[in-house]
Amino acid sequence: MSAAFQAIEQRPGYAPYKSAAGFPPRHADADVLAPLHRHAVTVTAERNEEIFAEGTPAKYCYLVVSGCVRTVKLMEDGRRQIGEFLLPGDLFAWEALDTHDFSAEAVTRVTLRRVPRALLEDFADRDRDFGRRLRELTARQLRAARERMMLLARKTASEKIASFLLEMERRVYTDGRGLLDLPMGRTDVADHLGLTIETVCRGLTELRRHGTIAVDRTRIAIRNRHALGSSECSMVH
Amino acid sequence: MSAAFQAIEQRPGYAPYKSAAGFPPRHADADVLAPLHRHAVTVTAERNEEIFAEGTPAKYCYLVVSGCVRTVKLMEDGRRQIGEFLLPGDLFAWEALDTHDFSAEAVTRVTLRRVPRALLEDFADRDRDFGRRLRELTARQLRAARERMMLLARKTASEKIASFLLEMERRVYTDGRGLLDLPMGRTDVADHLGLTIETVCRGLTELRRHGTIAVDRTRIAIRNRHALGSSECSMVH
DNA sequence: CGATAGGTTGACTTCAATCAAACGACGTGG
DNA sequence: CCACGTCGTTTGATTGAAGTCAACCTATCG
Repeated sequence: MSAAFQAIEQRPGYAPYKSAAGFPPRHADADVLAPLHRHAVTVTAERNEEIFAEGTPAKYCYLVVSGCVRTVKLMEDGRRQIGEFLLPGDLFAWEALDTHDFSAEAVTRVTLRRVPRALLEDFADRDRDFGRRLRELTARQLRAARERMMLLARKTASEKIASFLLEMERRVYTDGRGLLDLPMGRTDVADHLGLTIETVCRGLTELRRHGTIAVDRTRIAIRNRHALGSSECSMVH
Repeated sequence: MSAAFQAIEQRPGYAPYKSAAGFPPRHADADVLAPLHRHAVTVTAERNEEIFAEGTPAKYCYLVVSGCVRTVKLMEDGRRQIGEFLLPGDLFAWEALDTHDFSAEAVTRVTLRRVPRALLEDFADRDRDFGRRLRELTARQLRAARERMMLLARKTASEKIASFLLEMERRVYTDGRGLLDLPMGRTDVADHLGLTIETVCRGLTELRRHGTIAVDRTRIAIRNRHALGSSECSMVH
């Protein structure tokens, strides 16, 4: 089974969770921050290190340069919800309220560009084009949030997993032929999809048995995109 | 049981789902639109009438004047998800993308103020203060969306219902003493919380048996706010 | 090596969904 | 004014999908 994956690391372009072209990453969100680059500071965080905590004053916002970040909300009894995974090119924590309503943690070792939020506000005030891009970014975030609500509220475990794999295939750097390397562990996936780790495992196993995907630890090969996608898409145009 | 509710309609200030002071409603979102009032057109929709459909071009955005609106997303097999309920003072469909990613329907007969979205964009470009308020509105929307994801993914049926009642008590016009009149039916509540109608009923019944609330069709009296709120709040400050 | 952390599988339980029936409020027409 | 049908809600019986508990497996690393 793992034969399919053996060659991955040797390929010329292979650089997991890293921007193909170094910095800045070529991605939608990245250019939003472009005018602010001179004021950005590069920071790093180790695997599982907290970047900021829920409820603390929101001084900065961040652009992911390399690695993967998770946004986390907790309930007092320990129930955990991962709002989203942030990948190279993604901007986060730029929302204009005083405190963070979630914490951010490094899934892998990450490099970030950090910008004071106040500066973002200033730019949005002054630069018409910047403000417009920021609003568009917002709109996409809201749209994604609504899509996720549908997923969390109405999709079955298998459908959630299928949707997740397709999303990751779209967002993670891949060879373009359905071979992807997940930066996060099963527990994180579970907490992102509103499932338990066991259910995620079983879901992956079932997809593997049906020949829809191949699994080797963090690496997933999508064999039958149609089977994954059939439970996808909530639009009725 | 319904003795507690009998007097409601006779009270001087009672006007369900209507702004207390007529138009414009006094509410956070309302003043965002204030500069646009002269360009707004008043429109109405009957109970269950569609205001706009998912996937159609997004020409206008709306401010609720009276009544209640639901935002709906559908899957091909009929699974339904209500994103949010919009009440007097709430602004919706203002996101800056070309098509609607959800449909909007009147829960009750509604009155709306309709504004061309392009105008909103123009204003945001020109008026610094307006842009800022728009961004703040965004931030609150995103925050609410994240809170809802936690609810959908991690709360039990009873907790979902409790959270919902508290949210509605906060948002719907009430006498301030825990007496509220829900504009939407049980089916809508279920589709908002990712449950079935039966589970919503059972949840309400259980809360009633525990003396936490009193129920009479659409009217709910909150008897023990602490019992409702104990499963509330996801923050660990 | 042995220890550890993360992942997988199995047995069993539980919470919410499903299927089914009855109830109550409301509006219409006899 | 009352019988009747409809719609929304409530309750009960049963099923089923995902959670829980527990054991085992497999990399990785000191």
